[in-house]
This record gives sequence, structure tokens and C-alpha cells, in this order.
Amino acid sequence: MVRTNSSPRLIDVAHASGVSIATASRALSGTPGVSDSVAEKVRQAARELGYVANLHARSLASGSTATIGLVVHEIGDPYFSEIASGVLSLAAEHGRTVQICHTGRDPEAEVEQVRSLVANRVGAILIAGSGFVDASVEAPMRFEVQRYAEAGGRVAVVGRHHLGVDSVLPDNRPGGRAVAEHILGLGHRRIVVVSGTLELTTVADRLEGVRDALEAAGLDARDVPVLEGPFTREGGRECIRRMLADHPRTTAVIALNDDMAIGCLSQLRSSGVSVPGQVSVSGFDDVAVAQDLSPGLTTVRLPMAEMGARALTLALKEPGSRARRQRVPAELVVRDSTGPAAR
Amino acid sequence: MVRTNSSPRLIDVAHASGVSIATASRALSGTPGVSDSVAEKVRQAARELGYVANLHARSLASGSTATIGLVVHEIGDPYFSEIASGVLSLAAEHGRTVQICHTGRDPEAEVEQVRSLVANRVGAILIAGSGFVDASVEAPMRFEVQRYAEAGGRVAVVGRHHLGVDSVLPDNRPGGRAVAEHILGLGHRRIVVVSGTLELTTVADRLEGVRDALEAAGLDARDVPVLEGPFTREGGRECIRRMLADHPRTTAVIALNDDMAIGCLSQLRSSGVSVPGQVSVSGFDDVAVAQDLSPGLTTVRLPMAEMGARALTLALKEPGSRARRQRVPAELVVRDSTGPAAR
DNA sequence: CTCCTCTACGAAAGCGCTTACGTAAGCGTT
DNA sequence: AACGCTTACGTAAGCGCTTTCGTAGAGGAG
Repeated sequence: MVRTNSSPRLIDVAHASGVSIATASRALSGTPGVSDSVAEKVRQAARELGYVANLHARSLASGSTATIGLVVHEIGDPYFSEIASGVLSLAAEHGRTVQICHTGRDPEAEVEQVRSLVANRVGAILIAGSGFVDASVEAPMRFEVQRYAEAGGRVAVVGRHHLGVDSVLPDNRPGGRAVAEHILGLGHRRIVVVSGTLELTTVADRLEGVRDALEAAGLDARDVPVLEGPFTREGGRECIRRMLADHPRTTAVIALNDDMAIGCLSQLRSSGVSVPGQVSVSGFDDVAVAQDLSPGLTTVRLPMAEMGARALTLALKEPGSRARRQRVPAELVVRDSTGPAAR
Repeated sequence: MVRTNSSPRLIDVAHASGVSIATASRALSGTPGVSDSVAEKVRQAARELGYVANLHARSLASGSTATIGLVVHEIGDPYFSEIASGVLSLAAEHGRTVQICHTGRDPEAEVEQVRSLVANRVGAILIAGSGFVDASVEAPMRFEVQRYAEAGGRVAVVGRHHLGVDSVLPDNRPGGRAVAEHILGLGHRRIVVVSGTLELTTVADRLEGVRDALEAAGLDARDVPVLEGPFTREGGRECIRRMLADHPRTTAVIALNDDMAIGCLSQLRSSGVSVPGQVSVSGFDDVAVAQDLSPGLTTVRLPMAEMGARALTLALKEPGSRARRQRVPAELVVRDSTGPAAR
């Protein structure tokens, strides 16, 4: 911490304006009980001295912080950076600061990060990103979150269930269904799903939606291969290589996020496969670049920034008696990466 | 802040392990002067009670924080989110937490954010993103930063001069020159530069480099139009529309960041102009998607994550007697969006 | 056995704020 | 004129830690 012996303290402001430290505190924090004239005098003195309150002292004394914590998987990933953007903007409006940490989708790191946020006594914790299907992996996180919540902390999550706290939940399953219906509607039958690890609930939910559509169309979901890889661009490339080797007659690829879809497009191009001429590709999320790709990526739009903002709003509200859930509709956006099935 | 009356305090740990609060403190923070057996007993008790130290109290008492502040223009922008990613990763290794704020390139918001970081008594402040050419705009920021630094705070900036603090400076000018030389080498002569607002030093530097190359090639830089727009994808689209209207015979577009270049590609495609057949396009930064675009974007690579990490490293070091500068080489990456000039 | 030096620990003084409580002054009532 | 109520402010007790200083006891040197 900056050695503050050189920076003015509240008592300096109080002396300078000829009032007690209590009055100075009240004047600066806007607590009633100070006459306007005195308050103005104090503020004036503070300005002249360049006084900035020590938030640590303030938090310690008052028992409340303006800081909120945000946990994401990877801030470099546009999905999360857009969520973060929504959170930061709204937080700034509320005069709150945001502490961000990323976990690389490592459940242990995740718990540790939450613990560190608790130690920082943040006023609220926001957790973005998929949970894990395996409940035993999720358990320590749940425990930590519950303890924090019981101690009076506010928690909200986006895109994650099972944590027993307020949540903003994108329509992953309906979204998966919508995009699969779109693909099926174009006449595709030789389809593969390009998927992140099935341990993530987000992946599982989206895949569930895809299966809904397949079965509604009278297909057997087991006939549609699910290629699993890292939930990243490189993962998409890798899956396409496997697809070209093992399922060469495929006419449509349903990728379960845009990152993978972008990797798919990239690898298909390098492999000389035309999109959507020979193979159609769809994504999920609608990250900002999706519309600027060539071909423009057909995907499912999720309003990431808004989701972040809504999570913050939930966390800032008084806690309800039970966990609130906000559904966020997923909207199919058809662009140029999908077209009629080649025959 | 979470009401901590319900969560254990140091004194609870001390009681539970039958030692004084001082010893407990020492045992938990690893300060020497405690026997191993006692230390272990204390740690054990802490674990059982689920004790997490109150960092506010700790900061207040010790006068130091583990928190570092990061100021970026817009966290949703891949350039900044990749920098942030580098910072977060390295910070986690050092057991430090990061508070991020974004400013929307608004100089006033920037100053305010820095002030709020100072109030939070962060141990170091990192500022990423272009400064402003206009010194009077930059002055309040300079003032705030200096005051913080004089009070013992550590500051490091990335991609920004003029602040009189440690800095990590990408080779914007040489990079601009390199990419322009590449374009010229392909035989292009009817070139336009697609540029963000010239008030940003980053833009000015890159443009300077482009001009260096033009003049080295014996051209008059004034013959190369500079189309100015927002430093975003939409800005790129807008500039291309103007280019098509005002400079229809252009064969090459030098965009001064990837975001704008992506917008250029997008608009050229919608307008039915082939890249690189009719018009070549280059970017700057090499954000992650650049290689996955179609055509792959020729650009200048800046190692963003590394730049973030290096800035943090500088800030964590003992301050030097004078501001340190680290240059980061910019490397031309030739992909498919540039080709020989059409005749 | 005494003296001195370490080591391991405890007591207590803050760190810079907020806030409960106390009090003096001003004002309206009866 | 005496009383109560309100307003505006000061006093001082913490918030939960770290750290300086003091001290008791163990051990070695003489």
C-alpha cells in the first residue's frame, strides 16, 4: 500500500476546516447532521489538501465495501470479456469497483479465487461461466459460496445453476434446439456436433437442446457424432480434422460456441472445404466478431454484456427469501455460414 | 461488506489454539518468531474455524495491499482483454488480486478511475492503452499519477508515454513502417490509411511509421489519404464506405488496428470488393481472431498478454531512480489479406 | 552458580476511518 | 419561565489486524 503518512488523513481535513473528525467524516460521506455551511467548508478543505479517503479504513470501520468481485474462466475470451464489460460499466454507474479474477476453467483455482474475494470482503461476488456437471467437483465451490452467503454476502452467477444463488441463465437448451432445427430445416442429415468438454453444464445443456431437435425430427441422436475438444478455437480446428478423417461425408457442423466455430471455419478453409457450399457451420454466443467473419457466422445470440449487468443488478438488490432466476432468451441469428445441404 | 460478526476473527483462532493474538498473527502470516509446533497448531485451528483474514484490517494495520489496479479503455475489446489476461495470470502467481476499470477512452473517466484506485490504496496501478496527443488533455492524468507515485505508489503503463513512469512501449512506429513497406513492396501505390482518431498517441505513432515508409519509398505522404473514424470495427466499415465513394481506385488499405481492419474486411465483402484481389487490407495488433478470419489478416503482431505481464513485473519491482522503458518489438505477420497490387 | 544472549511469546499501541452516544444551543409550547 | 424537542456538533469506542516493545525462560559461557 502506498505509504499514506505523506498523504492527508481525515484528521488533517478536520483540523484545516476547524471541525472535529466526526463532523468531517459526516460532511464528506454525506451523512446528515451537518449544516450546509460547515459541510461545504470541509469539502473545500478536502479538495485543497487533495484528500482521498482510505477505503480500507472506511470498510473496516463501517463494515461495508463498494468493491464487487467477478470470477470468469478466462478474461481473454470474448465471451467473458463482454460479460465483464457489462459488469464494469454498470458498476461504474453505481460507484463500485470491480475485482476480476480468472480461473482457466480449473475448479480448484475457482474456489481459491472465491476465497480470496471473501478475504477481500467484497460486497458481492459474481461468477460467470459454466459450472461442472459432476456435482462432486462443484461441491467445494458450493460450500464456499454458501458460507459467504450465510455470512451476509451477495452472490449471483451467470450461466450456472446448482449453486443455490441468484442466477442469470441463458436459454442454452432452447438455443441449441433452435440452431439444430435451423440446420435440419436446411435439409442436413449428416451432422456432427463440435463440443467442448461434456463436463461443463453449458456444453451439456446446449447439447441437450440439439438432441431435442434431432429427436423431434425423428432422428436418432446416437447417429450424430459428438466430437469433444477444448472449448476454444484450437479445439474447433482439432475437431474438424477428426471430422474430415472419420466422418468425411458430413454436411453440417454444429459447434457449441463461437470460439470453436471460428476454429472450425479456419480449419475447413485450410483444408479446402467450402462453407457453406460443402459444409455448413453454426456457432453459439454471437461474440462481436461473429458477424464480421467470412462467411458471417450463423449462431445463437446471447446478450453477454447485458447478462453481466443483470447479474450485478441481482447482486445489488436485497436478497430474496429464495434464489432468483432470470432467463435470458437465446436468439438464432442466421448469417452466411449455413446453407442448404449439398446432395 | 459481509457482516463479519458471524465469521471468525483472528482472536477466535488465537483462543482456539490457546495463544495470543500476536502469535496467531505471526503464525498465519509466516512472520518468524513462532515455534513450528505452535505455528502448526494455529494453522490447524484456523483451518477448522474456516478463518479468512480480513484484508482491509490487514492493509490498514500493515500499510500494504496485495491489490493492483488495472485501467483499460474497454475490457470488451480483445486488445485490452488480452492484456488483462496477461496481468491476471501473472498477478495470480504472485498472490495478488486485480481491480479492473474501463474508461471508454474518456480522459476524464480515466482520471476518476485512477483516483478511485488510489482511494483503494492499491499497491500498484497499471494503465493500458493509448495516451492523448494533446498534452493539456493528458495533464490531469499526469498530475494524479505523479501524486500517487510520490506517495510511494508504483505505476506502470503499456503503450503510453508522457506519464513519466515505467512503461512498456510497443514499437508502434517501426510496426507502422514495416506494414507499409510490405504494402509498398507488393506494388501498391494507391493506398489509404484507415485510422482511429488522431488524438491518440498510438494512432499518431503508427501513422508516423507509415509515413516513414512512404517517404523512404519516395512518395509524398500527402498523397495518401488518412480516413479517420472510431477505433472500432464499425469505424472500419464507415471508413471503407468513404473510401469507396471518395477514392474508388484504391488498391490497399492500411488499417491502424485489427478491429478497424476487421470492419474493413466486413464492409468490403458486403460491397462486393474482393480481398486481396481488388484491395489488400492490413491490420495492427494481431488479436487472436486475426488468423482465423477469411482471408487471414496480414497484421503487425504485438504480444499483448506479455505486455500486460511485463508492465506488472515493472510495477512489482523496486522503483528505479528514473522511469524505465521497455520496448516491445512489433512483428509483421503476412497472411492472405494482402497481395500484389492489381494493375 | 551467575551473567548474558537468544528465542518464543504476550501486551498494547496504533492503522484511519465510522458511528453510538452525549451535550449545548436554539426554538416553540404552555 | 420552565420544559421538551430538534439540530449540530464533539468525544471516544471500536472495526480486525500488524508490529513494536517488553519479558520470561532456556541454554551457553565463564
